[in-house]
Amino acid sequence: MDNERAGCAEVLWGPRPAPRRGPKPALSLDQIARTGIGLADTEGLPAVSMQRVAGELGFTKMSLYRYVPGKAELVALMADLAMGEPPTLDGTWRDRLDAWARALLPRFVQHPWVLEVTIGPRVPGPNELSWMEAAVAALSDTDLRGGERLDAVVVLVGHVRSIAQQAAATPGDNPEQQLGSTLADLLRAHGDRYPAVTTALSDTETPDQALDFGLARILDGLATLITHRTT
Amino acid sequence: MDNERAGCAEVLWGPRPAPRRGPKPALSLDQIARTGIGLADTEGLPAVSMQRVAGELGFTKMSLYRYVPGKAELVALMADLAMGEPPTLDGTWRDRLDAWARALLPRFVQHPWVLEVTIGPRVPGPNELSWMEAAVAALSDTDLRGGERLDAVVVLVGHVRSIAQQAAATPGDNPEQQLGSTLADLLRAHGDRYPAVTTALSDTETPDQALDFGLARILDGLATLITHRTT
DNA sequence: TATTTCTGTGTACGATAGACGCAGTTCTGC
DNA sequence: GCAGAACTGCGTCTATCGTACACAGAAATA
Repeated sequence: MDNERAGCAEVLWGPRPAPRRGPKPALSLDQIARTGIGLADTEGLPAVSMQRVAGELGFTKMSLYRYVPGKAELVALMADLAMGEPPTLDGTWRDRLDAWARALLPRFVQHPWVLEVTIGPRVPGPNELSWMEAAVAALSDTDLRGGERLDAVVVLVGHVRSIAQQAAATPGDNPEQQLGSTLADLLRAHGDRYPAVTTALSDTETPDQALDFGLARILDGLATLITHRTT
Repeated sequence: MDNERAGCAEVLWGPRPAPRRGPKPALSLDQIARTGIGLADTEGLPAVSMQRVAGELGFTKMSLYRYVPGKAELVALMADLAMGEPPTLDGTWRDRLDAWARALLPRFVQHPWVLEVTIGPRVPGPNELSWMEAAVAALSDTDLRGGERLDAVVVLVGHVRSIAQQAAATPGDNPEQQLGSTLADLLRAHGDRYPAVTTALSDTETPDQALDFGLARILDGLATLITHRTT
């Protein structure tokens, strides 16, 4: 049942006592996870199989199970490692949250598979909690209640995820923007049913502009609440 | 390569010409997709296999391939069908977007697997586009540019998705709130590294409150832009 | 009635995650 | 120094997955 949760928690958080007897382990959790990250970055998440990861390292797949209880735990480890540590922030709460969101986006863009993996109930890893901590701490100076601070961070991360997702959908450097043309074809065929979307899509924007727009709106909304409460 | 995209587009949008000869089809796309939806709702997305879906209908798995080119297309069909049609909205742009977001949330909550499926580049279905259309149309009265309207909708849907995800993580009626206790255990053990999160988590909120908070902030932020621009 | 077309099905293949046991290696206690 | 314990990596096996392919039967057309 929740053995997976326990396994994730143990692999992500648990201290791994160095074994006293037996051969020295030829691999390490870090090494395995980074191999999986490289594989997922270059060839996509489906390419990450025990076979491929082990093969990339020059070992058999079963050897990986000496380090990781299962694939789910490996993926969780990969995701937390790929997120890295949050940057140090300073300035007003608004400056800090702005910088936080702008630092978070490239992580998701460079590792798009993290979006697919970090949905649904799961055990957060140390790095994921560090990102959360940094954002919540940015609101320490405000009069927001604890739950409100968490909610504010949820709004921010939701927006960053949306932008990262949309950035992954528009292949940018790919000259034959497939989805764009597919959507364009769709609207050309059924555009009469979606007039507002059709006209709105006429002026295109870059993902950067989309990030800026939502970020400014969210921070504006937070600002109105914060200033109205302190007065 | 993009055969999957073409297959998705055809299944989601294409007109299915009735066959002229041969036996009458015993199944229908709708029937198959609804069976998959029921399976995913009750037993989760991994339970949705060709075998299970076909078995649930009393047929063999290969018979499904007479209706659907592959599993990816079936899942895309399930997702669009599970979203349903958006409600009709009226009132100010703010009323409309508020109602829109509150109508969207239960769809994601009732079908949490839709969140997992609708990430990354994909072909939108008719219902998904209808939801988009309804939200963009709600901003028709404003002076926002087309791209800005789309960006605003992106922020909203991002927030709703976040809340739905967090609602799925807190099993509510499940008395032994697993993730809550797991996170609590984690913070009890490593709370010194995450002081802000620890204190913020002391007062708990319901997902409804979280939705309200973010929604109010986002709409406030939009309001400031809209009113400042019209003046 | 002969032919064409479409249906559902059976078989087969490759790839997946993982359980289990075994041989070899290294440290510990005597 | 040496027996045993502990640990590693590996080979084998199973169950399940998606799906390619060929085939028998049914229905509509010629």
